[in-house]
Amino acid sequence: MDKEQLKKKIGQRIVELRSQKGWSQSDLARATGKDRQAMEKLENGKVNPTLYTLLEISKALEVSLNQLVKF
Amino acid sequence: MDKEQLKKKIGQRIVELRSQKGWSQSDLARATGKDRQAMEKLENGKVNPTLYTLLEISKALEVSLNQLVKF
DNA sequence: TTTTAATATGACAAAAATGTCATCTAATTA
DNA sequence: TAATTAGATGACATTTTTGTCATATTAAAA
Repeated sequence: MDKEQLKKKIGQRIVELRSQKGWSQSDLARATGKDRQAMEKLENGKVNPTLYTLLEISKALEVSLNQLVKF
Repeated sequence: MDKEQLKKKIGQRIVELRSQKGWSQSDLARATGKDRQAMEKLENGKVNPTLYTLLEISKALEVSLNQLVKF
């Protein structure tokens, strides 16, 4: 798996978990203390997130870190 | 868990998995195509690695990504 | 003791993430 | 229709990671 594929994968996973909660990008942004655009970049595979960003997202989505990267 | 704690945790986890294989930092560096100093920074919690860096490390250590962040 | 291997540290440039702007489209709702 | 909500995009400054130097410390081996 190359970097671009990985970025897409984690983005899709975040969309999947957010959608399961019935949340909008704004809802997730609020829950993480970040802004909508930051969420959009993550979800659309525009960035290669750091571990800490992933931890923050996992907390907001109420899943464990290793569940978030389970793909 | 704050960012500093997380950096320490992932570093300890990498040391743990590398040690289980009986590898030196140089061995891991070679397996990842990076250099010794980069491994040292990771292991000693000096950096907040990106997801792609974690994937490369997990490959070198022959564990899955979600096993690497299982802590 | 001397040499070598392993680990650690500080400095640096280049690349990339983060966070925040404005703005745009599309879909939904009043 | 008009207003609102959701999502997407490009630009930008700031911060940080990444990758690579040189070098220092410690431990092990010859």
